Amino acid sequence: MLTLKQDHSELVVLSVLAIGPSYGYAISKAIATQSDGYFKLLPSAMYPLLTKLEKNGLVTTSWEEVKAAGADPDSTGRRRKWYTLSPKGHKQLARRIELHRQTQSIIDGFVAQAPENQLASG
Amino acid sequence: MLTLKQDHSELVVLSVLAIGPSYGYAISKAIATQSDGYFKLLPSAMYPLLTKLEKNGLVTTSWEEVKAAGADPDSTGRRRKWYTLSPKGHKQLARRIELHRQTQSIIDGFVAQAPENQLASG
DNA sequence: AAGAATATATCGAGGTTCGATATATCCAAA
DNA sequence: TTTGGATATATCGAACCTCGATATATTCTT
Repeated sequence: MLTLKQDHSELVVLSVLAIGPSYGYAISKAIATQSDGYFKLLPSAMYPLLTKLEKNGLVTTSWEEVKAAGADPDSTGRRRKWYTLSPKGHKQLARRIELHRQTQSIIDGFVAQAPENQLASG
Repeated sequence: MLTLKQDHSELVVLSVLAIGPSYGYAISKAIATQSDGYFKLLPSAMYPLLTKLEKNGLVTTSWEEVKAAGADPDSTGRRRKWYTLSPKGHKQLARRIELHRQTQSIIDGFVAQAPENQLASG
């Protein structure tokens, strides 16, 4: 179970939101599920990140009151904060994907020359 | 000019040291040169990192006194701290390369499904 | 003689992540 | 019906990381 660091967190969260709007808990579950439990994004890292995305205008948010079928009509119900990728967010994601590719390619160059690299010829 | 974050810094520095012993300034130059100026590892990030590698037993160190040809025989000369990858460091590098590959593969999975992904079919 | 390059290192400020904790609702099983 | 697990958002202090600036000193080039 690997913890995602900021750069990767942002890339992955933006990628998840690119499919469609979602909310914190669902994003966190999506990351755990789609990575077969390999990645986790803890609430203590996720919420500050989502807040930052909102502050930077990469996502817009709205609250949903999820009331159960037989719930007390006066109860507040469960609150869900939806995050929607903004046009700025879409552009940012495209930029980050490109950056990610370049970064990968160069890091792979360093790794490739290491004798520890199982895929290296020497 | 991208700044390397801790995980990547460690992977890249270990990869550089896997070729052979080196010292701080040379490592920093190697990273800048081999990445065509794309990556930088600032002294303020590099020296704490190298110290940590030493503390964790991944590298061993030794000082070299580099005296110039016509230098004052009593001068201390320029000091160079050499870093050599230890057996533990070699194992750690192999583990990190494997981890890096897995991480890449999963992140690519998330990125691949984003409509922003230029390489995606949709 | 001046300045660029070589070389190592620390400092405080600011940012990030962790584990723990807090709060509250909903659902399923005993 | 009550207990517990899952759903759901959020903050706190401690620990850690990185930045830009700064410090110090040597060596090479012009």
